[in-house]
Amino acid sequence: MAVTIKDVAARADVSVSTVSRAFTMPGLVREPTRRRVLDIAREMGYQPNRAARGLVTSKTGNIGLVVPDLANPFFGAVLKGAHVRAREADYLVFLANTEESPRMEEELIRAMVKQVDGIVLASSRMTDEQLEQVLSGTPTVLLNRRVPGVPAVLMDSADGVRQAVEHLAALGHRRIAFLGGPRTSWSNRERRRGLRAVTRQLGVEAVELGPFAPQFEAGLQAADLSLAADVTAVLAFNDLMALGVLNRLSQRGVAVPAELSVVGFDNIAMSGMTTPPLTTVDMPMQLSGRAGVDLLLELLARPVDGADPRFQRMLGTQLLVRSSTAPPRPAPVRARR
Amino acid sequence: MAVTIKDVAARADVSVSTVSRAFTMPGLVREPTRRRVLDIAREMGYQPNRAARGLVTSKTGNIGLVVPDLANPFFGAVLKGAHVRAREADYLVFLANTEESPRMEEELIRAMVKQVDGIVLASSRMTDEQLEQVLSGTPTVLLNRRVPGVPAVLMDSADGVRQAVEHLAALGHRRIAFLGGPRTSWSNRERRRGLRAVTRQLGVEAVELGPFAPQFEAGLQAADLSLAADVTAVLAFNDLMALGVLNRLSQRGVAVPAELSVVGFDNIAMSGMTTPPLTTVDMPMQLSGRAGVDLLLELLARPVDGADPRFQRMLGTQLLVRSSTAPPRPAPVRARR
DNA sequence: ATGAAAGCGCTAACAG
DNA sequence: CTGTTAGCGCTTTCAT
Repeated sequence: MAVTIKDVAARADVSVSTVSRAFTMPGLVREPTRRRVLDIAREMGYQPNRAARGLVTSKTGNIGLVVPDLANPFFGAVLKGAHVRAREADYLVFLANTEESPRMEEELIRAMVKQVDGIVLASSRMTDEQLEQVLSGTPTVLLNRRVPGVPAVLMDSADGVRQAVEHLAALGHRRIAFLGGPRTSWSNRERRRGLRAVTRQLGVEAVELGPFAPQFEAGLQAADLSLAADVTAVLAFNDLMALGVLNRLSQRGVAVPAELSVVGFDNIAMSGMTTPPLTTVDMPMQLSGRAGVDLLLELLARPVDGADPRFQRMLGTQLLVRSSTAPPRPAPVRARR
Repeated sequence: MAVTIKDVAARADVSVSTVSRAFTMPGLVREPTRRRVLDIAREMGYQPNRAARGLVTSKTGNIGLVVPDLANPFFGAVLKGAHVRAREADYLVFLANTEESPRMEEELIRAMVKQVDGIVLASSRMTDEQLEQVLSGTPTVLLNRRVPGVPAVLMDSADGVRQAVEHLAALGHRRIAFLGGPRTSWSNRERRRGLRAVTRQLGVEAVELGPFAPQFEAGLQAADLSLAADVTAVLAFNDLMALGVLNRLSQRGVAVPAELSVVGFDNIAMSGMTTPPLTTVDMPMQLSGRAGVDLLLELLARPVDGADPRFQRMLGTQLLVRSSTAPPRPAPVRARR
């Protein structure tokens, strides 16, 4: 048995309430008493039992983090950002991996809801209705998912697509393939929305392929489809797919970027980690995790008003140009002076 | 306030103990009563409060998972394996990211020790003494770290090195560079041990470079050192470094594997994800997470005997040969018939 | 400023 | 088989 508040009280010759107050309401305890209690507590290695405290305060000091797939480096980064922010506020975090399954998701949320003050839910696979039901009563922040009235942190995928397409158009590309991700993904819908807007505006032709699983293997398949589609550039749903495309193209002896330019999404394949380096839309993954927890903490502190627009945060994305993109062949010869 | 055991008891017109028993000791409740209670409980959406339960049973139903860096995909995989196993036993998991800092590590462990039944600690950066002190009294399983008397799941790095070197030797390589990882890393010590044994046995010459940070950037630097060291093959501490090496070599126009063969470690750069594909020692990361939790659960179930050799588990590793290795140039011309 | 007492939700003897 | 009681470690009235 560890050392309890009772032990400290006995040793300091005060009541348990005084010890409790010394920790949680220092103002209510006379200076010398407080010092003595705190000293003794430290000396004895006393750590308040948060579970017991939670029982009476109904604040656990924990938050829950739910992600679809821990093996995906994207979510590792999100977790990292979230955890750092949680620690800053002295929160501990519960982790839940749903294996992309809505049922798991629901089960896990139910299991941990009693032990957390709030939940950050990344890329949920549940329907809006399921979500609202499971989460009713628990402060929640959604990551990359928009549900009316639910606080969320979103990444501006549509703008990322705009940047990528503008880049390609500036290079002279006029026909671009888009390799779509899962149909249920909010991000994917956003990207397609952005794609349609920008291609219309720039007079560029977009060929929408897919949907594909957002994985390396799907990229292999998508590469062949892209070649057959007679485009000069490919914009993939994420880096994993883009890597697959690159791999398949090199297999088929197609030169990148001379014969086909490739753009990824999310910057998982960080600078230089691939050969050749991949032009990609950088998603602020770590930041999104941090922002999610940040928002949740605000929610926990203030009276909740889910409809308040301040509770919908949009994070910017940024195109990182590397050597996997270039003007299409034949290069547009444009005298410079 | 959520629905409590009291509410269920009232609604079912039984005492709270009966409700409690219906859940935890079904044998002690008469069949019809039990059914009625359970039905009503489900109907009311009752979920036992684990924290309250833990207060009296001193079993929380939670385990803690501590890793040095969530952004490293290696640990993502470990987490995944661990979480899956934990869920099978109906445990919830607390997550701690230590940012490679021993101080953080200690602080986090202290913070969550009261809310968990045991801890799985991956690649700890603490000293043996710190570890023993912080963890005394808490069932713990170490991952990739050996401390006398503490249960652990280890990966057979030494054997991985053996396989890699035998592979290279069979191809005809006689002088191989080893790019070392952090000096404090148990894995690194194991690899060097394996290296020395196998090179002596095979009459191969090993050039030990480093220590390096286990990152992509260090690989860039290590590539130059390797070229200067006049070796025909390089064995890197991990895939991240190996990727850096590949990148730098291509920058300097050195052909892989014709002029230099490269072998990674840990299979983070999964099949085909790099160009060219990387020969690597596959570490069972996901499995190690699962095995860690598995061992911990055993510890929680039985009387603890840390010295028992059954509580030290070694997982095998396996060399995956891909096109980044080949015979050194000039190729050993060996008439085949 | 401090102590005594009640109670958070639950389980575990102890009676019946 | 079921109900009553005590108490896990802590905070929070309510007194003093």
